[in-house]
Amino acid sequence: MNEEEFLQSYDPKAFDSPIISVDSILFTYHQQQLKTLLVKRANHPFKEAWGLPGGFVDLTEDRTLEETALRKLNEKTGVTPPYIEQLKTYGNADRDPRSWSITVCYSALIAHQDCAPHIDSVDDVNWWPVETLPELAFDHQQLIQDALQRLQQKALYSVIAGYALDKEFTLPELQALHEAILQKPLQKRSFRRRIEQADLIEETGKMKSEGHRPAKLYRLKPKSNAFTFTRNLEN
Amino acid sequence: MNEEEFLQSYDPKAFDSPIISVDSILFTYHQQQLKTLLVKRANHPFKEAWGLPGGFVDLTEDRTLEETALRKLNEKTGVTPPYIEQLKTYGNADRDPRSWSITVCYSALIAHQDCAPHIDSVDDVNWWPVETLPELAFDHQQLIQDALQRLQQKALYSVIAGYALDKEFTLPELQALHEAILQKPLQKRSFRRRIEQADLIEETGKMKSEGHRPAKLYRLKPKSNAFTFTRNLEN
DNA sequence: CTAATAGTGTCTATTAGACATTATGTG
DNA sequence: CACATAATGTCTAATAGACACTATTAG
Repeated sequence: MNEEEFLQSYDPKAFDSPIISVDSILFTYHQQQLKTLLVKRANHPFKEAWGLPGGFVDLTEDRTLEETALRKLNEKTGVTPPYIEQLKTYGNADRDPRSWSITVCYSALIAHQDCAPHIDSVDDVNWWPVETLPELAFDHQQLIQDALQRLQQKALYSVIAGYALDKEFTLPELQALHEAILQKPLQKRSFRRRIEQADLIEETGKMKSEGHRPAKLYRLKPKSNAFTFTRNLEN
Repeated sequence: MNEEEFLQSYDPKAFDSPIISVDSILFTYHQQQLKTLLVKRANHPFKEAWGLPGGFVDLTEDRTLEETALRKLNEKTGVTPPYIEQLKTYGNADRDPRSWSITVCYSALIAHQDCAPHIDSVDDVNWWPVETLPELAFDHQQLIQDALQRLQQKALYSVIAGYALDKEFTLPELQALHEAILQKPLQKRSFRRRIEQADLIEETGKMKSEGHRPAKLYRLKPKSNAFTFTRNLEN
């Protein structure tokens, strides 16, 4: 049998296979809190419980796993997040009552206001502070913890968290977000010095005033999602 | 319908699903070279081509994805590597001629001599220097490049590469391995200072002599695979 | 002795931490 | 003016880079 004949006769359902889904942890920052998007499940298993936005690969619709993740996030928020990265894949015999199950998990960031129109219009999708989550379906509690831990690491050597803010943001806002992620205060001087030296943001020329001295508004430069510092913040 | 009834009636083959496999990049260090394990494919597709060791999840045999990876590595090497971590999951419509395909990819390290008895006895499994790989099946060339890049990053802030050496190794050997991974020389003083300060290795009391001044033999301490420096080596 | 490799001393350069100081807005 | 927040100055501490130097083996 040559390869062509093999492919002709190949039956994808000949062997038992795990069920496979794609889930995302979508983070945002709102009201001084780091929040994550949860969806109330409409179907079994764990019907009516809250869980992560996700679903199955659509073999005709999706060209890649990331497209599956983004399609599902778009269904729930009405928009596509500006930052997404693969987190980890979870697969074992016990995590799903239906069968041996695999979920490819993504972590994403978006500005709260970009989602507001869509999310405010439905009641099965909501932002939850990461510090006070409800009971969750499957092992989703664990996935969120892992995503948070990874985000905490990245907050020590990158500025990707900025994608959870509006396009134009101030440095005090960016620092407050990093502090919310890390759950500890940062040194203002250290935080700003390295961002400035690495040339990761640019001034918009505008200011944001909230009753006291106004702060400069910045935007992320195009490739700042790819930049990493070679030394972590530690305190 | 309640959840119990739902699970009773659930048919895992009702929907079309990607085919799913688990592949591993296994690295070792031998003859001053970083090498990776390749297997000559016995079956279609890409029959007779070299590819990564891997295969399908055995729903009854494997409890987790990592067990699948380790089972396949054991089949090819006769042993279980002391270090394995999940690298990334690759999934898209084009990577496999059979169908939409997903592979969960692991990266592992092992000492060359631990595999020698088994690998020397077969001719469809072999170590290849990462700098001179043959034509590979699927997108395996890409997976190896990604694994190498991750290993290079880790070589800058951890000592996990030590798992690619014999249990007892010298510091010059460990540094030479890091240099082979990074493809550039490192400062001896910087390299040794941080390992010593972080308390990651311990002396065995033995020495290794090769014609000149003998070097102390060390072994990795138990939790040194979990340790990361907060600052990278840069030169 | 020399050659070769292992291991240490020590100075410089860089960058984060700490925290004081100045700047700019509101009422 | 006082007060709050934004932004900067500046000193210290920690650690990597550079490279000279000493130590220990084989001939």
